[in-house]
Amino acid sequence: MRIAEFDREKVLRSAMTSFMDKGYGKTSMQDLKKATGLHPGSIYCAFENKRGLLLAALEQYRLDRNAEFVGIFTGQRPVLNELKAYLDHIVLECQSCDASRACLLTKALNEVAEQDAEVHDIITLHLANWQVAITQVLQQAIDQKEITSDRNADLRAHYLMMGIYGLRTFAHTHPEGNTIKHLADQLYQDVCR
Amino acid sequence: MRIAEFDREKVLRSAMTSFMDKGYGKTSMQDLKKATGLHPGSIYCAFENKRGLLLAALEQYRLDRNAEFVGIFTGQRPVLNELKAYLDHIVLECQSCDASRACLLTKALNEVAEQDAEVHDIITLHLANWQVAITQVLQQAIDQKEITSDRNADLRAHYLMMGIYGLRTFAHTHPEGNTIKHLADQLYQDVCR
DNA sequence: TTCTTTTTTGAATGATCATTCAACAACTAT
DNA sequence: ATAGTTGTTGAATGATCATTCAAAAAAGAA
Repeated sequence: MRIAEFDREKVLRSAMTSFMDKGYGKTSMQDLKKATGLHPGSIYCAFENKRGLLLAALEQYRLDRNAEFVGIFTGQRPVLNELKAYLDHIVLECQSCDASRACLLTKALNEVAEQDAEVHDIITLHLANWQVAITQVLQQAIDQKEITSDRNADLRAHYLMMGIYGLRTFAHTHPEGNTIKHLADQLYQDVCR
Repeated sequence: MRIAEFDREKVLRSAMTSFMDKGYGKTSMQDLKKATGLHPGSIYCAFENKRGLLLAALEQYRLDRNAEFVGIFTGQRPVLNELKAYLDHIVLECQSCDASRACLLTKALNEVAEQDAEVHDIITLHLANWQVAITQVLQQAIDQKEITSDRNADLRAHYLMMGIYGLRTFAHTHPEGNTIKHLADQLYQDVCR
């Protein structure tokens, strides 16, 4: 027996940012070697494939996003306040200098999911789980009478997700100013109306 | 002298769909040969590069989209009716079997614009022109009192574009049912509110 | 027709890439 | 301590890719 020397999470986060920066296809094994510090053979030993590394990175991304989510929706404040904070957080992310590396899921969904059914299913599942979580948040807001029940939580959740997707794409071409912030505020109002 | 034999528009539209199906990076010259019927040498003679072919395809895409736009916004109906028809058209596009090939601009924006400043500028310019056109449409609606003036045309246009971007991404994971249609209707209401 | 110019053809080129592999090193268990 | 197992190393491999090029073909000009 022998224990692997590298820090799995660090390696996966390095791979994540590489994939987000250059895209999966244009990230070469040499790039990954530089980014992760792992030699090609080690990568193949640990993850079987470049594709295997992508799958592992996607899983790590999911874990990180989940942690972020539960870190914001703690239930210690009115749900709508938390939702607002969540959107503000996304706005900051969009406005950061590396807005392009916004979301590994949508990036991979655009680039590789169409050629790779398994990747497509994995990403779709992640996004579906995200949707369930957001729906629960909105249902909570309805239950606590923070918003009306004349539009159900599912519809609102769909709309919110659509808006967030759109915000990210919009940020690609409008990194400057506070347009993104305005749009997010408007989106918040329309979701909670 | 000698005239080129191929139909430029047909070639560019073939290249367009190839790029949209597989992405720019994964579309090989062999794929392009199959799709366009042009031998590698001819492509290099006519477009200098694979990249040159992409630039030409982007320009053709712009022309086609412009034609589509003026075909819908004819000014012969109330502006809002035309806007509704425009959104319905986008919904159909999202729901078509090849939803993945929704928009060459956003696809290229995700894949190549970050590595290629010129491509980024071209796409940003196209999208900015689209935004101007949509703003004019909404300003017209305001002028004709079809919608109120308490939110200006720019804000509404930004919001509409964000929504359309989001719809397209959303369609990647929810091709089934009429969720897209519902979202588009809601978006229409929120833009025109 | 003949010359000139431009396109077309398709094989050749050189670079890049993911992947493999055999030698080596480190750790566990006995 | 030694055997057995597994991670590490980095060069080698073979495939794929964009690009080039020289020869052939086509079309207009003279």
